[in-house]
Amino acid sequence: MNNSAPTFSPLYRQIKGLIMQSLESAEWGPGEAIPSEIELALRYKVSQGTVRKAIDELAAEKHLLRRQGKGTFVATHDEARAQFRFLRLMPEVGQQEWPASRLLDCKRARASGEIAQLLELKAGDGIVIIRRVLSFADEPTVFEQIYLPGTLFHELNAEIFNEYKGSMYKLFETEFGTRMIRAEEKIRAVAAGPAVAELLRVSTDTPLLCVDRVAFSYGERPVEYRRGYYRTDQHYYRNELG
Amino acid sequence: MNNSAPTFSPLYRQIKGLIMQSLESAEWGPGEAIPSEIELALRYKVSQGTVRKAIDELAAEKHLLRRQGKGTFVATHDEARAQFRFLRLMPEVGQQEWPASRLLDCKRARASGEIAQLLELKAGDGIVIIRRVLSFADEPTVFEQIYLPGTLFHELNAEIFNEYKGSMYKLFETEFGTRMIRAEEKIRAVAAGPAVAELLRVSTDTPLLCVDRVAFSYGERPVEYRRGYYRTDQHYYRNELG
DNA sequence: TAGTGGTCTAGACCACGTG
DNA sequence: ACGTGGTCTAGACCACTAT
Repeated sequence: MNNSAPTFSPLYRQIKGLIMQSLESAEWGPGEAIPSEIELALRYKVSQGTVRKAIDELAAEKHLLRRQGKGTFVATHDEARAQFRFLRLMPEVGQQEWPASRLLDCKRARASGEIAQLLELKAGDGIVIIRRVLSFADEPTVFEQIYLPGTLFHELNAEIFNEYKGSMYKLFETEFGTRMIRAEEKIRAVAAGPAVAELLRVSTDTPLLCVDRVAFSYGERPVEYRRGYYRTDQHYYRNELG
Repeated sequence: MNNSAPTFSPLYRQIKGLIMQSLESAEWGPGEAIPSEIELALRYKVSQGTVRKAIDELAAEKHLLRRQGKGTFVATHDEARAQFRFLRLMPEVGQQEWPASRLLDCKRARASGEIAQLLELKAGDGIVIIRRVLSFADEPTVFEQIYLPGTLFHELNAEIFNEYKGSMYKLFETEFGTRMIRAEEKIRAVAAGPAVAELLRVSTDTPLLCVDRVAFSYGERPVEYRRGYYRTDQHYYRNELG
């Protein structure tokens, strides 16, 4: 069953690829159960153990979620476990909580060279820019500027945004069919500057974290760039070095 | 083979625990090969598949390193892959490189309440404090203050430190029998202040990353606390959100 | 009771590294 | 040629969830 290609690809990886294809083509939607291991084994004409190993890897990569006795489900951005996967700010005291979001604006624009490169677009392509402030306990803590490819998010506007209950990535997944898989962040320390200082109610020379994020969907496609400024007087950015 | 405890523990996890014990007791030292899967299966009187699953998890947690055709080896801090596991500073331009370390001092002291709590010691217990500056291309970039429990690192001194070639965690692993498994970091933005500013050759109000790290050895024992100040004019802190 | 994922086994064979 | 880890299979049984 080796395809005799220059790089050997075991059977379970090929099965994994087939399942991934079904995920990308939304054959099973977020939150839905996929067929049982036995069904998949019959479909692909391999043993259950081979399907199992494929699913194991997909579950480890958080594409799927296994629940003993119930089935295997397509991962979602509204599971309790996924809630803080992309928000690493922790309060100095007390429990982690979800911030309140205040939308500043949501407008269409054209990609600059820099943005185009990050999102793998052409300079001048249509994009959507969102600006917002996140607050914890009425204290403005994060200012974010978010850049999205226009082709995917053309219909996004302030109303949709304000009416939606839940996290932004849940909105993207539910309403725009774009699921964020992973992200890379670059973190720097900067002085607030006048504009950000006013939004976060701090002095202009207050040190802030500047967090640049590129988020990727299926197939390593970059589908979001955002720059966030984080106050770290009452919070810190938590990280785990494995 | 179920121990009928309130929580069910599968056989392969028990085997995993036994292998972990052998790692902690240094039955096989860092870099050495552990017995083959077949040997371990005979020793523990289980099938090779069960040993395999135990080793799979230990390899995923980076305790072990599998090499097809050669064997399974105890992980080390001098593998190429481990080099930058605990150093997340990336240059804005060019390749990632290992910094030059300049030791400021290495002295014995007594733990304050705060340090004692972080290292799970009693206030007043003996500790070792290291202060150093890391430079990239002759540019001082990081100032670090490192706190270690005296019981483990009593013999550490400036000479050992200066003579040693290789990373600090490699030194700890090789000379002091303490292997760092994982770490938690808290990142904040702060102004440099006069002391740090002088060491890093920046102005006193320069925003810096302040990185607090607690590193853990086997059994979730905290064995290092360090506070680092990072310049981010030529570098950034990279992070991956999985 | 039935269906799902989870564990364990035994055996065959493949890919890789070293003699 | 041999020993290592890596893959694949088939079957039995266990644990969890729902009906």
